[in-house]
Amino acid sequence: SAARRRLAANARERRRMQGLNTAFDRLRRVVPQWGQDKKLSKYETLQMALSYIMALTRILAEAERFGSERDWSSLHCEHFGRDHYLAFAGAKLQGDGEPYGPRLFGFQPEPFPMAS
DNA sequence: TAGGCCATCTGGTCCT
DNA sequence: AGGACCAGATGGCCTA
Repeated sequence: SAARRRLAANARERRRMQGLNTAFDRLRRVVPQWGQDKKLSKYETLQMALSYIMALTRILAEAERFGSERDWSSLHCEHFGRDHYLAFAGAKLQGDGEPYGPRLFGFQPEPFPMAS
């Protein structure tokens, strides 16, 4: 019947969205979360993934420029220091033993326009 | 209580 | 035809 097909379609859609959400969870686990007590929203997860990828891409580009260099830590200290990157808007800057913190992979919730 | 985030239902569109 | 994908509507839950 029609009602039966509707229910089946609802169940498929539910499963589809659940698959999407497990994908979001897997993404949350590999995206930086420093100083975030609660889990990132879907939108925040995507934005953080974007800035994370950008930052890593940037690091790769730097590494390529210094391709023949041997001492990685000197590169790290020289070029990825805290003040070379945008300040992290919302995060509390606790404990500063962390060289790669929010300042490096900063996601800024505000400046991104939702629509264009 | 308003706003943010979310899950679900639903009908439309496109693909197989 | 039937499934996948999508966006709009709706209601629940939580927090400032």
